[in-house]
Amino acid sequence: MFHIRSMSMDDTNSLIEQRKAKLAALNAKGLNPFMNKFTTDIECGVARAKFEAGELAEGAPVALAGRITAHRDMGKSQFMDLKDTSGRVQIYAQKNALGEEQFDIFKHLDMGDFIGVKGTMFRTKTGEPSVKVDSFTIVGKSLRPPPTGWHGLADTEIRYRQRYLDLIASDDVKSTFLKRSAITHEIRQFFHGRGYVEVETPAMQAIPGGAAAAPFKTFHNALGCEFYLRIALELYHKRLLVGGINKLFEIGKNFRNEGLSRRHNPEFTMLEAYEAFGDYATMMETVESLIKHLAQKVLGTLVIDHKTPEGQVYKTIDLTHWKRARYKDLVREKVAEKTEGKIKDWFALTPAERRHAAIEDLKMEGEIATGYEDFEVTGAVFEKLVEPTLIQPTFVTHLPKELVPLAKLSPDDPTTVEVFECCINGQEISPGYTEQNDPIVQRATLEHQAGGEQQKLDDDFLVALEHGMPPAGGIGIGIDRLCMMLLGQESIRDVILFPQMKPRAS
RNA sequence: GGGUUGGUAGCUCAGUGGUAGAGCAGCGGCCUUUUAAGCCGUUGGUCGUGGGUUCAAAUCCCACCCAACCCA
Repeated sequence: MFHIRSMSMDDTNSLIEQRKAKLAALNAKGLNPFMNKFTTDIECGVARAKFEAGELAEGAPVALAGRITAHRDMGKSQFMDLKDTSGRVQIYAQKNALGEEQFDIFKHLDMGDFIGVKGTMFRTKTGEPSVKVDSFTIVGKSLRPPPTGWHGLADTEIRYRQRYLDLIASDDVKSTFLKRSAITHEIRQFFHGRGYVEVETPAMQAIPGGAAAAPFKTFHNALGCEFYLRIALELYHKRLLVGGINKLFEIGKNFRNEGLSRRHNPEFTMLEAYEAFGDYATMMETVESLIKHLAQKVLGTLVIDHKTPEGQVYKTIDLTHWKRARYKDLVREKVAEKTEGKIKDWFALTPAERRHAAIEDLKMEGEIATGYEDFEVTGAVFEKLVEPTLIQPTFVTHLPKELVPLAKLSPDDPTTVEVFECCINGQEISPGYTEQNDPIVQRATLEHQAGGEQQKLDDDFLVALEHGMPPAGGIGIGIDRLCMMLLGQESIRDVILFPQMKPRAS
């Protein structure tokens, strides 16, 4: 009944048609290989591990289900690998045990089919923990051939567009995403442990605030007005501080209308956390403790190796030591180094000299837009020359006040703000502030930033501040970049299940 | 936006103007403890898309689509 040879030439030309023919043959036998339910009592990988550990005895009955990922046909005995989230286990079927008809169906199962199996644990003579199949049911037939091969999928486009195939083909990829899930779980554990409340705030906002970035625009039909997808969580969190929720955090998507790159995805996951009566120093401690907690819980170590696919370590990040350095000192040092001592003190130059030096001496013509203000020129130097060198955890402090309109001035240097940028792996992982809670100062700063465009000013937020906001420390952590650092991935696309792609032309 | 590289069988890849290839997968056969099983036989192709050059194009030319990397 399963012989495909008798089919027409057209049909044999397609692996999909072959599988559909098998499906039809099963249907003709009155079998439906798409079940509503199959009750299991153990997972594949767990059954294997427990048998190895002696927690499941020889002959112990099991009911398990999974996807067929390998088939070794020995004639009257058949071996298959069955896989689920927990791992794989070998199953073994004999013609005598199953009977002619069932055995014939078993033998013609396809790679990728989901089956449910009832049987008993045993060890083959090569020592492999296995399940001897007493009975089986096809619970989800696969009509398309799965990707095969032992080095995972090579086609990056298919890997990202059809991530499920990537997950099937590569245990490493699956492991990366399971760890990402563990990371967000542990973030919640960490904050709950410190008495923080998890909140949810609007992703659709009339005025997208809290950061300087181009937003996505959308339209609400019933209200007849435009909304923007949020570019930050901040302004709603501060409203909650006003409302008396003193320790809060949110893990949510932000959307920024910018290009895609190894480090940028237009929608990305942000963690923001605020603690009333704390300041930026409080939050430095929080960031350091959080990231150490994550590394320890998820990776079991504070020393993280980044490896090539061949297993060669090319970068090691040591989370046991956290440096602190002032923004100006880092820039001054790096400029002196790059110009071989020609410019000893970047900040002794005039703004015009700095612009000139950035273009001529630091060869950053492309990065310095003509409209840049002085602090932006220095900012570009920091981003281009300093940030990529900060591989080991570093808190950069005393940022120029112009860079951060939502933070409070440093009492010891009023040209700077009480802000840190935590850089690891050559990227900014987390900024943290002593949050501005003076409504008069905040209104002035935001009005200046809005540049007279009243529609960009979130007056609701300023009214909230006027009701009184406790002093607070706040942080934001880009979860995607954090995952890149912790999981040793150099592309943001390898820590996002479905990275943004241009739609395929049909 | 610019540059580079790539897109050929289900998967991984060869193929630089002259009949479209290999390994694995698939299908058929043998084999009742295999594990990237083995052995024998065998099917399978809009060569990213659309134009052009040529007796002849996967290959040369032009445009476009998609992706990766680098730069902006």
